[in-house]
Amino acid sequence: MPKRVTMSDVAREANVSLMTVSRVVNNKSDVSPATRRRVLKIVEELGYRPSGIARGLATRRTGTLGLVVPDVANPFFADVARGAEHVAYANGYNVFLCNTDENPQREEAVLQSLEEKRVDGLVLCSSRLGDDQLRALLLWHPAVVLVNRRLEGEGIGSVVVNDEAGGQAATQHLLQAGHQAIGFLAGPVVSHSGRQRGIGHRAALAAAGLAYNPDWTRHCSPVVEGGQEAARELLTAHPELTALLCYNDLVAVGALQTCLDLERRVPDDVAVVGCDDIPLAALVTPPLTTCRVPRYELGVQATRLLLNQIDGGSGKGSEIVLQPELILRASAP
Amino acid sequence: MPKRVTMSDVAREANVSLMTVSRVVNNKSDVSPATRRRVLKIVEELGYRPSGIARGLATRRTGTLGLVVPDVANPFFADVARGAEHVAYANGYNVFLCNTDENPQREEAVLQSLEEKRVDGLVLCSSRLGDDQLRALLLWHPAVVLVNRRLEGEGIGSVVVNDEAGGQAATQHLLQAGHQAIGFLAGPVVSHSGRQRGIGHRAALAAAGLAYNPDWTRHCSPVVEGGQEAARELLTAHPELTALLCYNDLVAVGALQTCLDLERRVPDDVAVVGCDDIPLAALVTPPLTTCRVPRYELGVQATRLLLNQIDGGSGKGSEIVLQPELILRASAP
DNA sequence: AGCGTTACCGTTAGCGCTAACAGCACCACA
DNA sequence: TGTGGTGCTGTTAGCGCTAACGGTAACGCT
Repeated sequence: MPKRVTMSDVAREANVSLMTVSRVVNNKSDVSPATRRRVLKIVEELGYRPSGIARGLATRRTGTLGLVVPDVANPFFADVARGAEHVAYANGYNVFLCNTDENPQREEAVLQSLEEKRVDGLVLCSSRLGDDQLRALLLWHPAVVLVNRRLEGEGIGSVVVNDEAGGQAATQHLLQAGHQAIGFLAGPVVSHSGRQRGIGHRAALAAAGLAYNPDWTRHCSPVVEGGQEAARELLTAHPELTALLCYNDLVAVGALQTCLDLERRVPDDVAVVGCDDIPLAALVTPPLTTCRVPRYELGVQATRLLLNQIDGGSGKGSEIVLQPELILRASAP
Repeated sequence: MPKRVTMSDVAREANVSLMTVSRVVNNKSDVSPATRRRVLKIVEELGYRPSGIARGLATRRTGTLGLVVPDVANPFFADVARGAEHVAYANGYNVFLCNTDENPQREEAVLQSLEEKRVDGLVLCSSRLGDDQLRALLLWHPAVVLVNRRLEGEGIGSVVVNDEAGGQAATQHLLQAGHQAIGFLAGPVVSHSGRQRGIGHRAALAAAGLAYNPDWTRHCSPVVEGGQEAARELLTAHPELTALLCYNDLVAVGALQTCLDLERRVPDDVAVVGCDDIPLAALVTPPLTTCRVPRYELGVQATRLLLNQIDGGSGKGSEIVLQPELILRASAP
């Protein structure tokens, strides 16, 4: 491989100073059109590419954002990522997309390594870390936006979905359909949105004058297998259940599979409601009734807020709340 | 936000030289245990984090890999990404995951920006670029591994799936089940794997003594909607078709939807075969017969090969071929 | 005593780029 | 004739870190 072309190579070849090349490359003023053309020609000829590393060291800005998600293979986060990337890219930023595999240790490591990379800002989705630990890890990040999570602190914004309303609406729908015994597959214990949905769920029960039965709640991993297991446990331990409210659509699909195994028809024997409305939700049989959350929009808004923070600093502690929407399909008509 | 702690802050506080701090931070030898402890203590107290930027400038290595995929929201690439990230992370590398949205311009931009970021290596999945253009863009990258694509060149490895065998096996299976009129939803025109599958498809037909009918092939976008449209066109234009071979599972799911709309039962009226065996494939109704490709493994192998290239340079032009496996389910028993 | 060896630590010179300032020519205006 | 712009270009001094080499002290060996 040939040796890298540097700025001074270009400068020498074009008979100008380093600074002039820098100005041309960065599209700044104070360069005569003729010189600019000449320099650009040499840049082209030599195949010069500026070093983001050196530039970053000099400017203290890297043009890079970090995006941390628990799992890219989860369609929910994949869409958030697409939204975030779209906005970042449109504003000249690159994105470090990092998986934490739902693992707090890994999340900590990722946050540190992102700091070493000196990202200009950070979008952190569904953090599984405790408040204090999180605050400590975020301390040195110049700008942070949390998704599906709140945290008091300097320069920390957040974009959340009103999951409480979602859980409530879904439960209400089931109640109106006559269900009295509703199981809740609650997702990871540490999930903020899971807790919120639980609150909404119980609020709806209370509003209907029904007591909340903790035995009907099972936590589970937020994937298909998690839903499958938890649904099996719940439905065999409590055959009286006629409906399942699920943490997300993946869990709901798992529940669907279990119902098939246990030969309990959906929705006739057991109604199932998911959450998120990932593409999969409409494709399974029966299609899932679910609480749609604007995933792509979540990524877009979070990144906008972040960029805003980075080069303005106005929206310091702002919080954006997006509303979910109940989508009725065959799994719980 | 407090001012950043630098190495010389630590050095001053610990009464040692910059170099000693550097040695401690990088776990190098030639430092007495006592000094090391003292420095580490100060590092902890001050909350010092080394600057990857400055380090990168000095060492010419960034500890960063680029991973370019057409679409993260496609479960296929999401799994490749997980595999790649796993290996990278285990070896102390971070990953820039970049989407191209199936858009060649965007791919070009991404490749350039990755070069400016001075990534140590690059895994490029399913590139939609022409050979010459691609070669030009990769010229300055120190190490590159292509996934689902081949290209002659210095220091360019590749990991591919034997898609020809996959297409052939799938077609054979349909032929054995008695199908004579098989439609082919071929995916994007520029897709390398799509072409290979087509070759396998035609080889199987030829082996069975059947002529290949080009009218029975439709290109389409590699997503559910693409499959839906193309299947509708194909099945209405050619009602004689009794089977559909699909570019990937998303397209196959689209085909399933269309069959539902057109009231053609699967598999009785039309058999459908997908490709990839993404999680979704087993969850739709009927579950998809499909050609499983080891997606996670693809990411793992590609990244291993890349790391190998980076710090060794042995496996320059190596090529790894992974075999697909036909999975029989209800959509084409 | 004179030599080499080992263990530890420091100094220097960059890596490739930009911020900030310092020119210098040339024109306009009073 | 001076005085103050304006338009363009160059110089200097870092950004925070490490590679490469240069020391120094202490010890052992002949």
